[in-house]
Amino acid sequence: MSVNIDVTAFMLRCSETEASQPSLSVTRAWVRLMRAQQLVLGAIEQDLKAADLPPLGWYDVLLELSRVEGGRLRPYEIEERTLLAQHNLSRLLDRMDKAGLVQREVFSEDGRGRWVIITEDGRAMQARIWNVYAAAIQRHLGNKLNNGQADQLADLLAVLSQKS
Amino acid sequence: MSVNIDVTAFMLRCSETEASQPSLSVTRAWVRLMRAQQLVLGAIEQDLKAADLPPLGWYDVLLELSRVEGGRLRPYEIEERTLLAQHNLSRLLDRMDKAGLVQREVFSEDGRGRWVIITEDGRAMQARIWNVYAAAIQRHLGNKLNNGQADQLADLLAVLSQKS
DNA sequence: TCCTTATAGATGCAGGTGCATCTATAATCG
DNA sequence: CGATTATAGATGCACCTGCATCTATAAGGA
Repeated sequence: MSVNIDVTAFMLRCSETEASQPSLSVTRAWVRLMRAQQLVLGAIEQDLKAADLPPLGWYDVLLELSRVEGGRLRPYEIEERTLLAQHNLSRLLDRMDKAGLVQREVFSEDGRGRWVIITEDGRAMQARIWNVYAAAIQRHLGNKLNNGQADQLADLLAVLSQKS
Repeated sequence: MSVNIDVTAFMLRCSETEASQPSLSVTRAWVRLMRAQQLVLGAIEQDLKAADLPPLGWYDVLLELSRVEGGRLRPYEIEERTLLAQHNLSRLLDRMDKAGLVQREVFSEDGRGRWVIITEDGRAMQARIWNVYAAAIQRHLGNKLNNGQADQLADLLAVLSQKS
């Protein structure tokens, strides 16, 4: 998944057909997006692991649950908010349930549905993770970008995330 | 791994301690980095899969091998160039070997070492993948960013990849 | 030389992920 | 109402990844 940085010019020379060629600038942006995300995510996950905390996916779920009224959501609602795949979330919830961070309850208005409810332990874990996570974000991004650069980066990335 | 976009302000209110807090701008940049990378990578991998091509990790290895003199590298050289983990690369090479895209040979100058050599099939595959990959990069990034924006984005991401 | 330490690469195991499919319930439409 | 279709969520399987460890070879130091 990594992709080398100085590789883009070479990549562009490889193609047989000339159709749909991305520019050198675009290709370089793509390669660097992959590389930066991999490096920063890896560094942040290392910080979490060093503090004996679960991986980031757990945090996403805990955060979504902790910020809604009642601390409960349907699985498909978590899915929409986090972009986790359905089957994937289902098993993540198994693990979080087993760890005592959430519990599942039947959803009486629709026999197919479930509630996922954050526990007190889950709320405590969300806070513990955030303390480490926040410091990691500051270390691996905040120390390298000023606020103006961060805003600029966020704006450019937002363009990429738009449906086309 | 996803992380919600509109979540950053809430995240910032969660912390108990005030130490090492990232700014809202930095936190938002981080969340959008994760989201954009996930969406674009997912879209590109879908395009490859739709064309019955192997995942991007294979391409990285084929590209590194195809661009060096003699089409051969030591595993640890591929490792450095691609950021693939050692154990991970070892098994990726198993699969690529089995698929006939590379072959391994003993490295006579150091009994511990191996050569990894790209085959003709491997070179052909590299070219086939690039045709699809290039079109996917153009579709998912090039159609959304002009060259100036792409350069700006690449520069900001390069800052993040620097060792601190 | 022998002993210790470092390096290249492979592998067993546990856990994570995608894909397809399954079950159960609900909604729709004749 | 009954038959079809859609939706919520779970699960079996294959593959992939991280981690620790293992083997083999090389290098360095007493």
